Amino acid sequence: MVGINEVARRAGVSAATVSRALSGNGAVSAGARARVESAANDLRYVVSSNASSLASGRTRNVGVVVPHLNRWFFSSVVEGAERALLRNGYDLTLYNLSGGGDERRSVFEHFLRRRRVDAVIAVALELTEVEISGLLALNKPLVGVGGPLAGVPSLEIDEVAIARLATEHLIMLGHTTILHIGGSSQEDTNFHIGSHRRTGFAQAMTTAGLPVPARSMISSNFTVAGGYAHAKQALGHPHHRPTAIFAASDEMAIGAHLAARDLGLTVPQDLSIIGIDDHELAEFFQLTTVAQFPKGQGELAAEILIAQLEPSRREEPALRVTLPFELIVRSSTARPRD
Amino acid sequence: MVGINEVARRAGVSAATVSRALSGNGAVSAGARARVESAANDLRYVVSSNASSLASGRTRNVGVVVPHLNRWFFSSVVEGAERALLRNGYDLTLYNLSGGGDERRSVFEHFLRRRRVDAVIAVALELTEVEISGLLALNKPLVGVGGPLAGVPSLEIDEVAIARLATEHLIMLGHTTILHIGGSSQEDTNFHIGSHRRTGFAQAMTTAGLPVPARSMISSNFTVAGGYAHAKQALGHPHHRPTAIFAASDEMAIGAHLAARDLGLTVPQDLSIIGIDDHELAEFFQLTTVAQFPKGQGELAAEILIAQLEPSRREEPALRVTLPFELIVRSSTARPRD
DNA sequence: ATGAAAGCGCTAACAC
DNA sequence: GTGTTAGCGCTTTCAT
Repeated sequence: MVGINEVARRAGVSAATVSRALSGNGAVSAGARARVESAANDLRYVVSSNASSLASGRTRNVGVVVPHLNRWFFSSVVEGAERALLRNGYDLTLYNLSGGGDERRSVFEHFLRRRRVDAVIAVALELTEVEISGLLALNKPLVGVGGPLAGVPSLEIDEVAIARLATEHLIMLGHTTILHIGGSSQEDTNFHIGSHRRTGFAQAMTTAGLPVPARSMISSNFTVAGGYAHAKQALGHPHHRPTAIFAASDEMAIGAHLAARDLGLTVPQDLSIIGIDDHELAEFFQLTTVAQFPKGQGELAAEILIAQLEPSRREEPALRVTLPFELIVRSSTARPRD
Repeated sequence: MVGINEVARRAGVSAATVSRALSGNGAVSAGARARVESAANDLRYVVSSNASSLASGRTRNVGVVVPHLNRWFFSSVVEGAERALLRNGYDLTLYNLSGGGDERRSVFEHFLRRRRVDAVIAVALELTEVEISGLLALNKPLVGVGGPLAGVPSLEIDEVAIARLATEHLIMLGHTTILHIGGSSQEDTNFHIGSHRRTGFAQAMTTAGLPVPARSMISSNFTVAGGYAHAKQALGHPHHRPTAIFAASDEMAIGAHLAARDLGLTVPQDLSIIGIDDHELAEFFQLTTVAQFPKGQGELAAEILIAQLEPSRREEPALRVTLPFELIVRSSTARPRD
């Protein structure tokens, strides 16, 4: 297990110079630097992160906390964060809360407090005051993805605007009877995404002078099965059949798509469908959707933290960053029949 | 930032005793233990992982290397590993190689060598001799998931048997013209899963005395779109239309299902379909499949490593562990029409 | 059962 | 620009 002293000996310099040469902190002559680098290379020396962390107070490791891992959105955010971190020499330590129980408590009270990470990215998690202040007290920068965290830099998407945009697309095409399949209010813990999108839908409808009866907004659970069940229910009803469905996620939109087919309806001739996400399956189903870019969100979160952590940068991050979204028109939407 | 000395002072003992009481290593009187515990609790003291790692040589952190993250199989393995690790007080540091380029090299030569992890789980990665020996030289236990790694404990599934089982299910129902949509040989880097499954298919057919013409085995890419395209191609051909399709993954099976529908064929009346995985969407599509249990695979891998790392256990792991799989019969398979 | 003391492998003043 | 020195916060002998 080759250490810094062996490198120093081989390069004919002191350990301090090796440290300076390899870390880039402090001035080193070109000659010394070259000798250190080749010595380190020969010996396949890699700095011990523990020793370095202990001495410097920096771990070069970022904790990422997610509520789920095997959902497209979350794994994409993690993937983006991982890419950006790796590129900058940082490790990513993952905390997945999907197990429930006191996992969450132990993560925030134990795991994140043992100084293994320099900073924390919280994805779609509404942190409590205690959780936030606990982290900040340890001097750990924190950034939230997917909603505002009190007093913490957060990447947010304008959920209301996203839903308005989707709805306006349908209205522009001429639809007047539109069904919104959204998230449930019970599951609405995480930043009220469900209700925000419902609000956006209602806003767009009202602005266009269209009625928004209660039956035009139903609650589901963001899954294909949920979208299928609710769409079938609504499309099978003998009255008020919608000519378009706006689902709050692509997975629900796909479910609705399948339900329509099973009823013998053709998309988009008999029914237009729009979703949100630009899920990996959206293209296959030729789904019109409003893309959000989770991989980019993860990357951005990581970069904001890195900018804060690097001594050369030390940038104070903006408290709210607004994330981009974009309407992607494919073949699941069209003018209504008549 | 409360340290061990403050806890020691408050409990009226030495730092050494605090360390012993909290770690469980070494004898401590019941009284001292109680006082230490309450002091630590009051002060919300959590051991600094870096200092502890540096002094003890153990990090309580495991590296997990995956080739992708946003695919159902891999995120499930990671989720399982994470759960088992967290439960045992370990952190999980994630390395996702999906970026390509020299990511892989830097992970193996730099990131995994900086003593941040005690052990490594490699998921569906065929490691090179150099990568393996590099890790083992650092005294880092290694376990492979998803295929054999030379000289390393590995969790393997009998891919040939899995494919045979799926095929036999179709044969048992009376199918004789079966199409196998498998993985491509080009993408076959990772343990030849594609070819193993093709072999199992051919074995079962031959054993049953059925012909295996070249056209009955086609190569795709494990995606819904791939399954759709190939199934449509085969089902649309005027001759040799299969009465059943065995897809090497549920995602391809779902693609095949959609292709059949689009052609006006009814599943399972006109076409039986079986997949492999028990993907989260399998139930929705009522897909008959052979389940493998990726979450369990991740948990098992983590537990094998932990058994090796805990000084109280120090178990020498078996070199090959065979993973379970199970036929799950739903409604996408039935006897052929006549 | 407990404390004192010596490191673990590095970094960061501080001197020169 | 470089070396010397003093820690970083723990764990682990070694005494007692």
